[in-house]
Amino acid sequence: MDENKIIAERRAKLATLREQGHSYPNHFRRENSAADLQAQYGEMDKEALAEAEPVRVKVAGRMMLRRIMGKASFATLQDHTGRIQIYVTRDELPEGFYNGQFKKWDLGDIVGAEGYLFKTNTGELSIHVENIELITKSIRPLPDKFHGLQDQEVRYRQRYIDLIVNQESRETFLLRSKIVQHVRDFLIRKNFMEVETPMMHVIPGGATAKPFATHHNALDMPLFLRIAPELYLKRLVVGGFERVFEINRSFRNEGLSTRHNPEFTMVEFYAAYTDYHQLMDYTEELLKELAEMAIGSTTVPYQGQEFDFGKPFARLTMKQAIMQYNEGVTAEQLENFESAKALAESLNIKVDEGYGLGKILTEIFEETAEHRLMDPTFITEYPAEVSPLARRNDADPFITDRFELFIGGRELANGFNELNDAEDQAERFKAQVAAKDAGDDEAMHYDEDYITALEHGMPPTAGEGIGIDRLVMLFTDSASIRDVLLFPHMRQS
RNA sequence: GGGUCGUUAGCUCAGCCGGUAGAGCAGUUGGCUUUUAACCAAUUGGUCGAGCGUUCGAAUCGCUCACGACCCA
Repeated sequence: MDENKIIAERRAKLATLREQGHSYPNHFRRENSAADLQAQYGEMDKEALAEAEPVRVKVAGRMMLRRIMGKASFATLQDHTGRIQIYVTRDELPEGFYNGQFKKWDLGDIVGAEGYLFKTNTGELSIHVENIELITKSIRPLPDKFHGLQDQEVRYRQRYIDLIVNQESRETFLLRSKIVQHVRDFLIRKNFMEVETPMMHVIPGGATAKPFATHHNALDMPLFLRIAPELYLKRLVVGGFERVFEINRSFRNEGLSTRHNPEFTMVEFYAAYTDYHQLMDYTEELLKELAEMAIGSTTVPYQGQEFDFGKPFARLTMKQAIMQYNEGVTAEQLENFESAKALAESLNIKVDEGYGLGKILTEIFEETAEHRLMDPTFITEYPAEVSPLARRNDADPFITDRFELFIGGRELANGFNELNDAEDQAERFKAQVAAKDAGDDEAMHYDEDYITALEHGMPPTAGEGIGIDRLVMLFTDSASIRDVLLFPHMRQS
């Protein structure tokens, strides 16, 4: 990158500072944060503050604004909690410091200041500075102090600049942290135990998706970045950790979009001796808590729409949802292969060679109903054909005891009673391998060790995954997954 | 993968019926001891995303490419 004039000038200032002994010092210990001061003294009126015992404070932060008025100046410092204004006068600093040092500093420099609190004529809480020093010199200029940084590409690629100047961005990631924390607290409150399982798998499993491949040099073997933690978490249930969860990254080798990043965060949790109805109840409870925490309301605004989290979440079977959004379609039509196939084709859905009735129904659902499910809605009775890891329904083996949760037309969670019949699971893996051999590169591998684990006996278990990124998008009203990832994946520039 | 739009000073943006680039902020210099997007005056700063083409002449028109945004599959 070219050294432009602004950077050259700042480098020159830094060189002078070095000659004077500046060495990016680390001795300044702040004692107050901007937000604490605003909270504690922001409401006091000017006179009360002036008459009371002086409140001595010590703050540090990046200088974001400065207004020099001859022999006195105001500047705005920003720390990790917010902003506080400081008031600096020539005559209260050492001889020559105001003109020789302070006035030569730049916006973006990190400054430490000490003094006493007062309120300006316009009522802004400020620090009357008695000591001030430059802690860290910045040699690159900040974006426009008023407009901030608008360029999406730079916001993603140089997130640190975005975070310095765009408060909305800081708030999004602050809320993301709180959401993750709340999910973790919720599960711990429900007596789950947090675990970490491998991210590098010999056999990628637990989802139907293309994996990233890598290689272990010392062992000279291929490895795959995990596409889901599911099979390892269930091995833990076999091992006797009956309630476990993991919040971490999975990786899928697919295209990029406003809803997809190659690495994304899920929470997966598994509980023995429960079923998917219990998980739906947990999920509803958790999401209502999150709405209350994040929005402070049961009405969640998203991209100009509003989703109602206040009422009980709707629960529909997949067939009911199809009928609801396809006028005139009857239950009978959805019960046999030929009529379902005809319906799919009338909807311009491509029906591939290997599709069974279950896959066709799922395609019809995804094409016609999914994107219309605005308020939180659980869809149940997923066909076994599209649910290779889920337990079959006792009354109807065509379907599994499974649900997905949709909000704003998007899938947010997926849960089901786990298949703990090792022989059934082995058969389903074989079907997946057949599909893979037939050209479906997203189909699953046969995981022999997982079958062995199930053969030792896994108690009846229900498990669920919730997409954290999508959850954060929802509660921060973000249009793109990139807005909720600190460092989203970008093409090489 | 397809379509639409965008890429001009460090930042935010004009300029796009072709005639050799402008504003505000930031920077520099001067003024100003309660300002707050401080203000006033002066001033520096650009391979106009990259390449090729059309033209006497291209930021502007055409093509290709890169990157991004949005929509679609």
